Amino acid sequence: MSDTKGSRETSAATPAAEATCEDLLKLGNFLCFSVYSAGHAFTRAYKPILDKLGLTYPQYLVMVALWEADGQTIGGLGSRLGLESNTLTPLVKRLEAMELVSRHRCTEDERQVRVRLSDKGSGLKAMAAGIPLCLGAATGMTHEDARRMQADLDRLREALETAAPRLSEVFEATRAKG
Amino acid sequence: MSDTKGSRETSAATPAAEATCEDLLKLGNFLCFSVYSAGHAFTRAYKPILDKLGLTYPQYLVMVALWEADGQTIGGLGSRLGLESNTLTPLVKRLEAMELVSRHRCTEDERQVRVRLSDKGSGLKAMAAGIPLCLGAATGMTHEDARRMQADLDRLREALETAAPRLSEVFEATRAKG
DNA sequence: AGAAAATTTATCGTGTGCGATTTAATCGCA
DNA sequence: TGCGATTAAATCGCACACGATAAATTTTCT
Repeated sequence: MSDTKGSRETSAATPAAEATCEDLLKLGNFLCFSVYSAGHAFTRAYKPILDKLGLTYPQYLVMVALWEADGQTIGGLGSRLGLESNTLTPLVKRLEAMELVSRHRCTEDERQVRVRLSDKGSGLKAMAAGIPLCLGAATGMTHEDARRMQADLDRLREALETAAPRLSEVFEATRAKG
Repeated sequence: MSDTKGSRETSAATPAAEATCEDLLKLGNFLCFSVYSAGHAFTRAYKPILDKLGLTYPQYLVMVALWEADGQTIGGLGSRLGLESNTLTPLVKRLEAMELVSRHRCTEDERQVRVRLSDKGSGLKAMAAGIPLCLGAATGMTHEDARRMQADLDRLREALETAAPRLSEVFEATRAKG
């Protein structure tokens, strides 16, 4: 608010479309916050539907992964969902307590645990089949727009995962100059 | 993988661009999962940088909100960040324990608690100033693309928040038909 | 003025997420 | 063969996130 006129005076260095240094620390300009908030909005939108299946949102994602490919290991589910065993182990144990899945040590490699859908777990798929359409309608987006956003988000995730290991040094370098 | 040829046979009813019912329950087609994963990727990318400030990612967002407008109430921060007092109260108490903020009951309305930056908290802003540029570089996106994604995500969040209260009934209706 | 309703924050319990560590099994290599 | 390194789960502790609820204050209504 304070110096919007400044952008005119220094238009050669900072054209109108470019944010000032001050603007960069405004929450409204944070892409990460938009992702963060949209994620919460999804969780909240799913809640009333998933309550009817007795699932939390992460539990639902695990079930979707298993409906797509049954008998995955904890590690396999983890790499598919981007979660570690310290998150998945207790989550899957809760699914087991609900009798939706069973857990077995692999005979070939006893380090691994294979997660299998029970009849009850497989049966839940029919009830869940309508959820994507329901949520799709809720977003009010066309299928094409949704796909475009997905592609954008997946590219973003990929870029972040690639850059993450170096960010600590990049930040130090930025601080040294700034 | 099993029946990609099927889309040709039934092309009149389901053109190539439209997903089959089976495809709808594949994790790769879930916009919510792309948002969920991108959110985790941001948290992980921020981690090494925020460790140097001694902040978690949600704590950082609260600090950003306070740097933008100091002296907000718990409720004000909550509506800005989309969080409830049951999340913010302990989080802000941790910021207080780190001596980054102080908490005071409002004199005008003693129900409210105002959160003020300490000198240490205000000072941290200078160190945090380089983070957006650092993360911006990490995403590998142009400023325009980032803004477009932000607009898309904010529209999505808005649509989900609007639809959420009705989703339970919409789902029932969908199930009755499907 | 005074009781009922509404508002604001705080508290409690459950379920993620993840860093650090542990345990058990497998692999690699001398 | 055997022993150190690696890998897969599990465990533990801490910090969100949120539903349910409680406690204190203010507002509203009569």
